Amino acid sequence: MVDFKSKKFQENDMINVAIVEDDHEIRESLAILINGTVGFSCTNKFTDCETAIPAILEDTPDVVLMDIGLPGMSGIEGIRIIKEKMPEINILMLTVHVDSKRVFEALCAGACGYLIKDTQPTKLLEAIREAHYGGAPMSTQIARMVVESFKINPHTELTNRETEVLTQLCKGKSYRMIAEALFISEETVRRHIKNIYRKLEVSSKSEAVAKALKEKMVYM
Amino acid sequence: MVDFKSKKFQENDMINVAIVEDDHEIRESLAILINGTVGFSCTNKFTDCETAIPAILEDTPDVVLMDIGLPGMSGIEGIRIIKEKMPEINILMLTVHVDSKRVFEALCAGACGYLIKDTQPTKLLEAIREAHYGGAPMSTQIARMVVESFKINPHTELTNRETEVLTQLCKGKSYRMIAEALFISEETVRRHIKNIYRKLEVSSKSEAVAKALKEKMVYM
DNA sequence: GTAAAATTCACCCATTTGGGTTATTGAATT
DNA sequence: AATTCAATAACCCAAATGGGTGAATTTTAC
Repeated sequence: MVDFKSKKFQENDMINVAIVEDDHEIRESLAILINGTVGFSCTNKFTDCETAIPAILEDTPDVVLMDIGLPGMSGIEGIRIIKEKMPEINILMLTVHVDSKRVFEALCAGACGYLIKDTQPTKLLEAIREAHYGGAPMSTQIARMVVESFKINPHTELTNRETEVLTQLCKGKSYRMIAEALFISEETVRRHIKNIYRKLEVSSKSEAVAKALKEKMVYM
Repeated sequence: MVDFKSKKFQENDMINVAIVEDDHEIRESLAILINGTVGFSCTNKFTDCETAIPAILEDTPDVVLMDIGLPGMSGIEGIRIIKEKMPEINILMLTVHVDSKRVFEALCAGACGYLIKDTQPTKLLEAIREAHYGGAPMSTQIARMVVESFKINPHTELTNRETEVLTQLCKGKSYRMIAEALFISEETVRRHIKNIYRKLEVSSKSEAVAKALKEKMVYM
């Protein structure tokens, strides 16, 4: 929602955009598009994070368009540094390939959205506006990847009771506490945990918890 | 005679939508909107999950619009059951209030998107189409919540070294393995872990791992 | 109705872990 | 120069955990 009373809106009805992109053609095209549209202004453009970061911290643009594959420091590392100093800035990743690992790294680092570079100009401008006003613009396929990442995949090999015990483990419970919670003896808990370890191929509670949470085998 | 069950018919001409919604007015409005739009067909509508689930498993619509606050079984439980039997079906949550807990529960259960009920008709139809073709339609604020949920919040109280040790713990490592990985003695690892426990207010490895991963204190 | 699988419980033993205490060194801060 | 903090290391002891083995009972599957 647009907050017409916001400081930024009152001061200047421009969305100030910085670009970090090493490809000359893409960088200039983006700048022309942004500067050529009413309500948008490209305050600065950079070819690498090393020069971009100090300038961005100085200029405080509203939105940063950041490439991932940059010479020197990666765009993801750049996000980390910028967001640590300026948590409120909105950084949009812009990339050619959809690499699942990188998408999630970027989001963990603090990117507020993720776009594919062939996004249409209108859509791109809309995404920048959305990022500025508190949204999280994503390409369709990225959105699905992100949503899919929440889905629980129960480890089919585990029995119901084993899944219950694993859920308790993931709450940090001890053998004794699990026994009390499930109304069974501590020895039975031990037995279940032994079977869980064999099936998950782990050999300690923390390893089991790490695997269960990372692979979304239980509800948190 | 037109074979309404033919694959070609379903894929090319119509998106078949089922509605599960207890509010009479909303349900009928949705049905009218969908049936009144070329390319969309509301195959069935229900007031609760109990009657909806067997029918949906039988009819196999392309997209299900599901309310959360239903009498009897909740929409979230409904998603779980439907997705367990038919993982490929696309279920869109439709709700009035944005309750962060419910949003993530729905996504974990397997919803492919999440819309606010006051979404404009055009946007709603667009969302249904997007859901059908592999997207993950979300209202702006939901998208931001989802993206925010990935962001790492380092526990500022922890020192750098403690964070490194915690990261190792979250990989399921033992004291000895951590000592080897960080080139320090096992005793020093013990010391760091004691301090981590005090700061995180936990008292075991699995509890620390659970807390660290749930609160996104380390990179996975 | 029988076989297989799931769930339950028990004992032994070595290792790991958790809590307490003490202490040195180097870096950062005042 | 004094002080605080981070990082390092060690020792003691009790409790928790992990691995091995065996077995009864209930549920589920064929």
